[in-house]
Amino acid sequence: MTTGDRRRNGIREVAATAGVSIGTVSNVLNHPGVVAAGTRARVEQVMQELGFVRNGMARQLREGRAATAGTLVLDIANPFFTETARGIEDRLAEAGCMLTLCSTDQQPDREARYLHMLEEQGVRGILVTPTRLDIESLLAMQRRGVPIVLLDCPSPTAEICSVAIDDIRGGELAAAHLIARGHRRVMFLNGPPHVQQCTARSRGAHNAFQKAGLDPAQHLFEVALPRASTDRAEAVLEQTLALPDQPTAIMCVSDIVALGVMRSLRKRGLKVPDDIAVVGYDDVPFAAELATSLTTIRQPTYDLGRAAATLLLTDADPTASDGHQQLTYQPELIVRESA
Amino acid sequence: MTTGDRRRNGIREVAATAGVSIGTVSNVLNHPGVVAAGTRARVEQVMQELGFVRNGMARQLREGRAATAGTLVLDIANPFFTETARGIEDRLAEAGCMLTLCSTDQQPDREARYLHMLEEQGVRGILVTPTRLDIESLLAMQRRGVPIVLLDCPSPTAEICSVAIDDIRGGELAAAHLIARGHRRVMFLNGPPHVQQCTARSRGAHNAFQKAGLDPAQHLFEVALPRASTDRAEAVLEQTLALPDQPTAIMCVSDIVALGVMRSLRKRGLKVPDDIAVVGYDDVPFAAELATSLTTIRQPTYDLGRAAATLLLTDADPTASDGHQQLTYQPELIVRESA
DNA sequence: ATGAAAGCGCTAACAT
DNA sequence: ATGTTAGCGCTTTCAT
Repeated sequence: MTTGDRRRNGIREVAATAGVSIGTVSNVLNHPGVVAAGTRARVEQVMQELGFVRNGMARQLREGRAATAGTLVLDIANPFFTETARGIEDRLAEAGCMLTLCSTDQQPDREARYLHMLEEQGVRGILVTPTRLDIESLLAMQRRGVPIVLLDCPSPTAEICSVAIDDIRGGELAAAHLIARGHRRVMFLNGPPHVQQCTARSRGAHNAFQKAGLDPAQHLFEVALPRASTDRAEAVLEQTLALPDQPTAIMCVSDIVALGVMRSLRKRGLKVPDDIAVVGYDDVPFAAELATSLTTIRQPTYDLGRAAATLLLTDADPTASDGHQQLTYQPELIVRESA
Repeated sequence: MTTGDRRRNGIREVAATAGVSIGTVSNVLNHPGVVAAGTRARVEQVMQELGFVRNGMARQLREGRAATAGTLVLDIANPFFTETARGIEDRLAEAGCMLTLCSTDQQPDREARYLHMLEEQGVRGILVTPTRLDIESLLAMQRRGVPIVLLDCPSPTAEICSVAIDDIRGGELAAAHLIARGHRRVMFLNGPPHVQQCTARSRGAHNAFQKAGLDPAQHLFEVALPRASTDRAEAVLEQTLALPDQPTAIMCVSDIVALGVMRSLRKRGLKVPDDIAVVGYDDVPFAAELATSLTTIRQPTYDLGRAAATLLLTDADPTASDGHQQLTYQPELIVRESA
């Protein structure tokens, strides 16, 4: 056995050793001002000696809520969520809370399971990027007293908070940049249309052409990848480039896709941006590091997380106003070499 | 007010509504076999109707430990830890536990603060990548009943578990590959020597030459970057390549560094791997996606996490043996185009 | 300024 | 098979 005695000492032991009542020990902990200086010193001394550590579970049981907030993301391993998580964590820390992080892997059953576990834990609230937006069960949880904030997902109802990034605007920024550079034949290598972000970005691209007085139908054509991966992008481009009427610029739904595009272009001996311009989306860490650095759309991921946590915290605060805010953040164009 | 009634209903309300005692309700929850089928059905029915959610805090208070494990990493936003965290999370989920994730940012005070908060929460255990290995306070925590597992860090004492990756072997693999390819003048672009991983990898590289019957002093020379970043690597290489006696291969302490190397080589018009071979370390996601895909050393990050969590769980299990295992994982050479 | 006592919601031992 | 009861460790009235 490595550990000596089984049970940790609590305020009871401290009280006994210091020769005071547990109430006084509790006061030293929570209302030090009310305790006589001498007594306080003695009690603190004993706490030291006994290696006293407050039992948070007991405390929170009484308090009615845990010092923890839950976050459900699609996958921790995705850089987008990782930065966001960091923002959440930092904001929570300021409120003395910690972050319980859960990956749903887009599986509704995993999502439901985690949601339930978190509710049982009495978390301060839950930040969730929903897999398939089951707003009813989220609403039910919220009514049971668990504040909910939708993460990277605009809320479909005024009753639930949300933070999101304006994907329409992101698509517009990317397209507008290309238009400004004189491109009149742009290909948008998009992801599957059932993903909300993809359709929004496409809409944005259309808007950009319209605002420039150009007919999208003439100048913009879209190819939807079944899955937004490097390999798929490379393969699809292989075929597309064999056709006549090549685009002068390619707009990609993600940097990962842009990577496949750049590879494919290089194979064909086409130079970026001289022969074909490329714009990515996400500004992942390696975007700036590629042989030809990538022009792309940056999303305020860290701030998204901070804002979400702030919303959660105020929502969880009974003294605060009860409006359910819905925040939208703006993406930003990062111009580098590729376009 | 959005939420209707303040207090969630607990087993008391369920018992009253179902016309049974709270003991029976508890039995339905924890020992369903012992309850008469009819009663059980009725109770479950009532739970449904009342939207009963077990109070985990109360349960765990009684049980003595939370359904959560803590993990302290240097930075969630680092892909290495992100993958590891995923492994931890998945393993914990199998045991019905959740993961509280904390970034220390290498700051000892943040580390200490989180450690303390986690202990208060009564977590099942803590996985920690220490900032400056304060083994004493970790040991003290463990003696107080909180299982500790060192993450990506070999344990200096037999009393504490650890999981780590063999960096000596990693360095050896990289160097041996270059040697096998005929390289006899290898440059090792390393990180700062005060980082344990860097010195270990350097040692490994030396070993490789010795095993090949070659004198490291003759064939291997090392340049230490003050910080292992792309820009630094690029700058340093700029100077180094101006000197005579250029290496035929460059071994890098990380893929990030390798990126800077590749960039610099491209600027000078040198072809990889024909003019100079390059080996990275880490196998970050973009390694395979570069213009010239990167030969590198892969680390079993996900498995590292799983193993660490398993160690924690068995360590936390009072019925298990009390040996403190120290696991070392093996890195793997991934051969691609760059070498 | 300090002490005594109630109870947060649950589980498990014991009684029926 | 079901009910009763004693805590888990803490905070907080309410007395003193």
